[in-house]
Amino acid sequence: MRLSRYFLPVTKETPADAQIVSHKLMLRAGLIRQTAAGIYAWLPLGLKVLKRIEAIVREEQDRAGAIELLMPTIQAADLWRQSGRYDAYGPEMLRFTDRHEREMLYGPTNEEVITLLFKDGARSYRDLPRTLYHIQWKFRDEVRPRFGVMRGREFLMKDAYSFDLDEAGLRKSYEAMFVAYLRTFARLGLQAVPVRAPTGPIGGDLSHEFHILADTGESALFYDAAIEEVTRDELLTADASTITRLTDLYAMEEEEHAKVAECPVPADRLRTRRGIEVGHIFAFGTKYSASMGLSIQTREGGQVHPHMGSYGIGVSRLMGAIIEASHDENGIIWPESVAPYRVGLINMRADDAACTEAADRLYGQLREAGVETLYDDRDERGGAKFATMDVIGLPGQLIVGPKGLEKNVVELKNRATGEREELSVESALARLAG
RNA sequence: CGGGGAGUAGCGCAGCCCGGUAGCGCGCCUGCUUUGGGAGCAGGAUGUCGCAGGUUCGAAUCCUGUCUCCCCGACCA
Repeated sequence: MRLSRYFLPVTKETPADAQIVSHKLMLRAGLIRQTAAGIYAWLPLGLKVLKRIEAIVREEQDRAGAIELLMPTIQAADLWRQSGRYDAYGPEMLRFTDRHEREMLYGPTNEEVITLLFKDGARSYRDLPRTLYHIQWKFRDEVRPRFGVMRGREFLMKDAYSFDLDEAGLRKSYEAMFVAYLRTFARLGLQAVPVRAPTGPIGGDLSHEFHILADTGESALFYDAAIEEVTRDELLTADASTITRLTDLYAMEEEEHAKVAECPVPADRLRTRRGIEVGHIFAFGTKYSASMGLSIQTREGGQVHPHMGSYGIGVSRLMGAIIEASHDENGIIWPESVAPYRVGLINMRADDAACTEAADRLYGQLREAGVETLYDDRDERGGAKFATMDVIGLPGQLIVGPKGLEKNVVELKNRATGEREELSVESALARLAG
């Protein structure tokens, strides 16, 4: 993409409304714009990152055997009356009526809809176990939206729902999602801490939250330092034993920690940090299958209410969490897995015919090699271009200028480390394409 | 929902107390000079002062109402 033809409103100054670094940088880097309290438009560069995060979440869900579908954002109030949650949910649910005075709502979650769909589509024990998921916009009318996309009212969420014949099956489905979550966060370049959670309004008995460590997190965590020692490779190859190991390690939110009579972690190993909740999984049993009248015929000919679980990941919130975890004073530092472009190509002298010809040619070669490139072909000063590239945080910056061309080299800068090296065009291409 | 604050150019803000020609910085446009880390000079464009009503010869400024946004607390991916 040529920057001269893109839509990327990067700013030097920070809008006054933004408080935390990820919100400031998302605005400065031209990723999002606010349109109402807690509601954001995703600008082209931000949308690109959102889709890359979404893709990783999707790949890991698919890998775990979950099946993707798409449920609507608008739901009928009657459906929620069946589960008994219409009155229970409270003002966080956005309710309205259509032209026929039918009561509707903008879905804050999808247990009711998925249960109904499953009831319609599954009859026998042969149809189980199944885990279904979708990635869809949700609306929760938060009392106080804040921190940009971290606590928006409208947000993109992956929610999965598992259906099993019995408790033991549910445990297996829960574990499969647990593994998927560990892999997902590791691939996003994040260190996630699984925390045993109280179950809250969704109900049920077994539940874990996944928190990204960051000073601006909304939850205070207490946990065993050994959790931080689990390596990325271990997480990427996680299995049931990894889960056992992790969940045996102490980790609690402050509120729960305060209730613990005696902390099992020795003081020198107890860490306290703040965390951003990016995922939450629940095993809640037959709550919805019973209230919504979902039953399945068993092998023996009887009927059972499937044991269900639900599994959420805040996809849009993850973008904020990644930035909180990965930035410096100059801007965002995207992990390669979610960077909107692999490299920013800088033409140092757009007014210089030879330099522009060299940069244009390199841009064509990068595209041919399949390297996603944002090409700053504008006639601006070098400093402005570097500043733009730094704030938007592309992993690599490829610099083409008269100085290098004299020596027949281009310069490749690593955004994360700041290291710069001179390379021939061929080796730069090989490096980036590899 | 309780407590606090703010709406003036695209962004950041001053002006309001004490009514009288709407300003500054950044950004934007034009020209020239520049060009390896957010350039310099010269010129230029941009506002229903959140909205409605009132007071007044005259309202960004005073009064009333209203909408919106932000911050602090209780809730959540």
